Amino acid sequence: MRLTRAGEYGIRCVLHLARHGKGTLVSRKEIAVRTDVPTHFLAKIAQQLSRAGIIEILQGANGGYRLLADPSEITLLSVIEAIIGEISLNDCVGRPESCHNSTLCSVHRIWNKANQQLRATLQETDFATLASEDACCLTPFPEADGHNRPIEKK
Amino acid sequence: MRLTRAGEYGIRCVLHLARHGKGTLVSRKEIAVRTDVPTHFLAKIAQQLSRAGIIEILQGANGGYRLLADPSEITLLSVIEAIIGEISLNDCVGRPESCHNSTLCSVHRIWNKANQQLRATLQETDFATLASEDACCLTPFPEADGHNRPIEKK
DNA sequence: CGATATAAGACTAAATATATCTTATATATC
DNA sequence: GATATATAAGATATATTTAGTCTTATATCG
Repeated sequence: MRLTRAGEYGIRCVLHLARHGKGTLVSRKEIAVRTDVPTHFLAKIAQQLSRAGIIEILQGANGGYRLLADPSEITLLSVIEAIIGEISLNDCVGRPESCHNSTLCSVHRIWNKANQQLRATLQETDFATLASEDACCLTPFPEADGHNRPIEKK
Repeated sequence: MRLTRAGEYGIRCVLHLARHGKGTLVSRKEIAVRTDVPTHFLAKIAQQLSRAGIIEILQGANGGYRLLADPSEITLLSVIEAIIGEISLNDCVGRPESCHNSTLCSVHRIWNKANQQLRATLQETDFATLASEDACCLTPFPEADGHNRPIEKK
């Protein structure tokens, strides 16, 4: 009952892009290094984010990824569900046909409620807010030591 | 990000016991058949429920399981966490040391909030309430066909 | 004591998650 | 157009977790 690593990595990726803002191209390699995600794994995750319309992928020399929307428009929920599919805390939430009678089921109702709450909380959160604060899963904001500084926008 | 089968089975087990009320002894076999849980798997789950103080296990001939508390005192959260451990929706929630600085992390804060909400919702729900209504994961309440009837209290 | 029922843990199988590797394709630059 | 660089896409491999089964031991009733 825990977010997968792929989901976690997806958040980190978008968070890093969000710091650069909408439209700024960042290479896969830079993102991978900064967010501590294996390069090839990041590629797969990026493909999912791309299919979901969250980022755009540019191939070729000087290629990379960039956000298609303003960070304030991108919710935590959309990023997570782009990676792991729609959240369902219990099997019967996602596949009501797995029960004989889920509409009447007292347990099912609780799971539905909890699921809705969770999705609502994740939807309330946007990446502009997240990016404006520090995050433990990324290298810190630009600072004294220099080589930790994000690449400048062009 | 989904409840495991063991967790689901634990709920079914307690739900079935709750229908019989606190203290009523029900054989493992009956529970297994009624809740559609493999007998030996149920045994393992019962041990966890027992360690958590939710049920009592009686060995020997005419053995079985019984609730130690009134169903109204047993929450959905306690049963689930007896089986799968404390819920943590993201790794950093359960193991803050997995991040360099989780107290300052914006993402971490959201997961904490979501986690608390989820646990609160599950804690609000007790098994008296759940048992008073139909549940899709169990054979129905006693009814016309006869052989689906719960065993009488002794 | 014998029959019955669960305990406890070893063991197996299946599913899922995680990571990597390889070949193909796209783009910038010369 | 040729070359270098970067990502795409999917196959493959590994590890972890989940799910289920089996065996031997133990407890209780009658």
